[in-house]
Amino acid sequence: MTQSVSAQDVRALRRFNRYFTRRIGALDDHYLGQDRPLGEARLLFEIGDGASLRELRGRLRLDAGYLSRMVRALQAQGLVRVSVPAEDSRLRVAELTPAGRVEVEEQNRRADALAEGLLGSLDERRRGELTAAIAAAERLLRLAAITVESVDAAARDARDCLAGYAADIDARFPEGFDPAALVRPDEVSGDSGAFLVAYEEGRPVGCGALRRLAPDTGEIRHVWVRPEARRLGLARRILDGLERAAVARGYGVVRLDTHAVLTEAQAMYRACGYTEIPRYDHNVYAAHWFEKRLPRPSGD
Amino acid sequence: MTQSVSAQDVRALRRFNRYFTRRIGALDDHYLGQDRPLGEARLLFEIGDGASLRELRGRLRLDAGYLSRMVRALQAQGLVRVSVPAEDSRLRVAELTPAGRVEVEEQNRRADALAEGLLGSLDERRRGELTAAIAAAERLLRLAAITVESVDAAARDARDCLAGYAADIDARFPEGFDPAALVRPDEVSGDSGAFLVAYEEGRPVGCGALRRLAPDTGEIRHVWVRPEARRLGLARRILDGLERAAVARGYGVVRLDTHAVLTEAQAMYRACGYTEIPRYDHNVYAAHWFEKRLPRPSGD
DNA sequence: GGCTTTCTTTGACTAGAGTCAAAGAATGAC
DNA sequence: GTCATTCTTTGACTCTAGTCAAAGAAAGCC
Repeated sequence: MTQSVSAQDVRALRRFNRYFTRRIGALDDHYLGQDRPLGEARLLFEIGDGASLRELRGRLRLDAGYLSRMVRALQAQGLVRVSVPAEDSRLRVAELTPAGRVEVEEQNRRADALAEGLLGSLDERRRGELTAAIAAAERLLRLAAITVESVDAAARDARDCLAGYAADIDARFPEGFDPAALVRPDEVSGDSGAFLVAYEEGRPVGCGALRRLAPDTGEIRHVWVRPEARRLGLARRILDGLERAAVARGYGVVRLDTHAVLTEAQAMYRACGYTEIPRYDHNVYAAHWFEKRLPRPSGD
Repeated sequence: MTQSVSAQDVRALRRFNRYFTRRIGALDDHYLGQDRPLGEARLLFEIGDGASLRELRGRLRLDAGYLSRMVRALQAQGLVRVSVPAEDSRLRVAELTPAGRVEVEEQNRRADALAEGLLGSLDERRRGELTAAIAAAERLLRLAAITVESVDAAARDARDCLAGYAADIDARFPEGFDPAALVRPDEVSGDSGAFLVAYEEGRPVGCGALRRLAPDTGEIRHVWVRPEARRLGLARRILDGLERAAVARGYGVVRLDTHAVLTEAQAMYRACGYTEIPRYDHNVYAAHWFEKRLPRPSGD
């Protein structure tokens, strides 16, 4: 998977990493905390409009016990309110109290002032350049940090993704979408199929499936990316992973279909080397059919 | 000084800051430390090819006592050697021992592997985009973090800068440079002059002077940037600051001269609105003379 | 309905990070 | 030569951050 990376690129990233973490980031932390431990300040910020301890634990990568205690401390300070959600009473949901909200506002104000001070010393042109560079870097770093893994289609993350996919296209297709049209887990596993899930920070943010259509032909289905991870180029990476899986399973060609309304998807398939072909299935949702010839498996 | 900054730019920078510090930076720290406290790991890395405790204290913003103890701990582990420099026996200079060097090498290897892993999941084109975006962001952030301050020309930082300037051009001018040709502190202070020093992370990295030439005319001299802070656009900022100082002191026009070999400087002056004029002084080092009309002081 | 898994809480720790003040040794300034 | 300043060291702390294990309460799975 890892392609050979030039030492120059590595050096550039490390330099930036060092510079940013030590200088800018450290500054930010220092101001953010002010009269409160940094851990608590971050936690307050991350709670935002309410979050379960489970989510917070994942997002901040904290020990469960440690988090539990910090939440209790914030509760004691009157900044946070904890409740038990109706749907699962093992969970605890933390929310900001009005006082907590004030505190977070103040944090935000300080961090804004810091960023403003930094940006203010640049002229407008350079500021625009910086914003553009930062947006590009963030997009690419997020994409780079996302891993695409092969998982069992019956596993929870896979099911969550398929459910998200179904809900998403149900809303976008004028005729709606019947979840019965989804692949069955047994079709997309083993020697003839695959199910890939993309993870960002441990959370599933996209998926894609490969199943057998004919001895030499695989079919790609359900390539989907959660809204919060779109416009990063992730769909291409998933597609790429599925093609590699197809090659590894001995397919010489992959096919796929798309709905008429999914015009961006069609453009992407074309850009990725797919050519439109006649209808090959009876999928009632499909309006366009594509095919791509795959390279033979290489030795390495 | 601070120009009005759009909320959008502020938001973009803060988002990036958060993303980078929490995700990428935190990862790096985690790997860097491994079986050693993070503080010590950073310190080892920062010592590099030798540094005085004074420098280290500044660069890492550590308490003097804390640093002293950490150095002693590294010394006890055989990773660092401390010596007293001949020129100032209050100072202590820390250097890596061979064992320390091995340790830092190992740190580097790990951090490289981390960066490589991240970059490796991008294709070559995107990797190039990321490297370019990162380089631009670093350059602009460094520039933004540099402050240009008016200081007494007799103060230590100012003298250090002038000495650096003199040494630099002495090496670049074919005929050398006589430090007697530098401005006198009293010329560049008070109501008719100014001396600016640019600071990056507390270290002076550039300077520029303004003195009186005639009742309505100021002269800009010794605009200089240390080698490590070049190509950021800092000279322009210093020049800009000097022009503002000139306006504030009531000058309607500023002049300056440059040596024949300083072609980049000439290009910059032209780009900043200076026009070439006939010789106006007897500076033996000068080959080109420039002038710029200044706006009248505005009310704000 | 029993068994496994998930989520949180509590107890009991450890070590790293950082602060503050006092004091001693050299320098620099006048 | 005196006096203020700079730089480092030492002592004496505090507190944050983080780990590990055990256990109880719910929920999910056949």
